[in-house]
Amino acid sequence: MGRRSDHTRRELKELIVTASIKLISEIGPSAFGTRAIAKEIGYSFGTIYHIFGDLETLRYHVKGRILDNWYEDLAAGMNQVEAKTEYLVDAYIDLSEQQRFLWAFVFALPSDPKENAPPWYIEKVENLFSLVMRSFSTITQNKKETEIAARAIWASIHGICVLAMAGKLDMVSSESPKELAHLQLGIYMKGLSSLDNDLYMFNAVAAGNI
Amino acid sequence: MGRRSDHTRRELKELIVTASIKLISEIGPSAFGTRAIAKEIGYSFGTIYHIFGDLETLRYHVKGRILDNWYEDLAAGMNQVEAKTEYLVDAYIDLSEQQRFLWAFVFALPSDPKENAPPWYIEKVENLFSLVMRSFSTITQNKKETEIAARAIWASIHGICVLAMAGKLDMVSSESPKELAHLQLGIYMKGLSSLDNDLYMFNAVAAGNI
DNA sequence: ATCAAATACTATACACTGTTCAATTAGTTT
DNA sequence: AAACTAATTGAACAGTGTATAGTATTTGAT
Repeated sequence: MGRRSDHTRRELKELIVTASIKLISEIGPSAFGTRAIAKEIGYSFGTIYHIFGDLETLRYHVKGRILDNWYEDLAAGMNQVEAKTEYLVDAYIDLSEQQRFLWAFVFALPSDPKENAPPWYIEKVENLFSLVMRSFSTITQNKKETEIAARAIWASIHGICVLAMAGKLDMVSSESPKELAHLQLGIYMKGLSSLDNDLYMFNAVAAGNI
Repeated sequence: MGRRSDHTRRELKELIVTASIKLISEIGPSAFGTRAIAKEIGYSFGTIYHIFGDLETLRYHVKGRILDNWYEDLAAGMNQVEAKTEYLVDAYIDLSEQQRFLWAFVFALPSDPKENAPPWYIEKVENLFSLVMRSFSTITQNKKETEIAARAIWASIHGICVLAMAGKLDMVSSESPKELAHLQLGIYMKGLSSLDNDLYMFNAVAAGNI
């Protein structure tokens, strides 16, 4: 079959990304493959290569779209609430549980840890991360402190999600990931507020003299 | 060729696991495949199936062996030092950097997040985790507190490693993963020590009333 | 010692994957 | 209308994990 032109390039891009997300969220990350996606949109797999070049490129576009969706949801929800950091922590953990497959897809370590993500994708990650920073800006004093605190707390929440997903966080009693995250956040906040506000103390801690 | 019997079953198991670790650490997680391993040990890939059944089973055995090695190293190093928690944090991050490929292999999310690990493997993870708990037992007061604090701090350090490996933790300035982890630990400790030692406060925090 | 049975090991084959590319066909331009 | 450009396909290829039939060797029983 030759050119069909029932879809523009842009529409086709959209079709492919949307179909990918559908397949992943319904079946799992393993459903992300050229044949399956092509079948879903009614084209041959050759079309995917014509538009995205290879599967790895498409993978980043799909991950980028998922991050965009999350950003919108989180940003919108954050504005309707007082305790922003607590909301973000809750919402992030909810994402990892309710959109289990998509979450696993986005945060799967690359099979070859050498390769690095394209800049425009890293930017999307930073955007999502900036939400955490914004929620912190009311708490901590200077910008550097905010930045570091936000990264630290994000890493710790993310770590809870990763371990929970890998089934390596089974609590002895009733502690769910969310409870653990709240506890973590609480302790961290307490520690943060008891720190002096100047950088002197901060640098001392960062240097390992704790 | 029929039976060779130049190796016992046990020796063959050892050969296969050792060869797998060698391939992964030298080439990368993607080198973990039936053909490559078989070639490395001078047998056909059928032999791997004869002994381990399928690749997924072998994968868990390899991951288990890696965890065993780490446990030995960390446990030995921990006994020769005063600040045990700080040592563990440092050593854990060192592992994720110096044994990059093995670390990525062990903590790669399963492509199908439904499947769960065999009990004997989960036990090995718990063993490693128990080191963190032991290092905490001198700091916190009661057992429940120790358990929860240990899981929280482990998750946060693990999160830093994951994000660092995925290249999603690029600091603005000079903060390396290790510096960030130290900072995180310091703040957390401060928060922990300023908490009352009874469970009342703890439960209040865990319930979200922070 | 001989034959039978059980085991170890290999090799072929199959279904699947991502990728390449020549061929075909439809739309666009001249 | 003819020439050209671009989109779409699907056969072909190299790779994967896995099943299994077949062969060679050791083991066990008589």
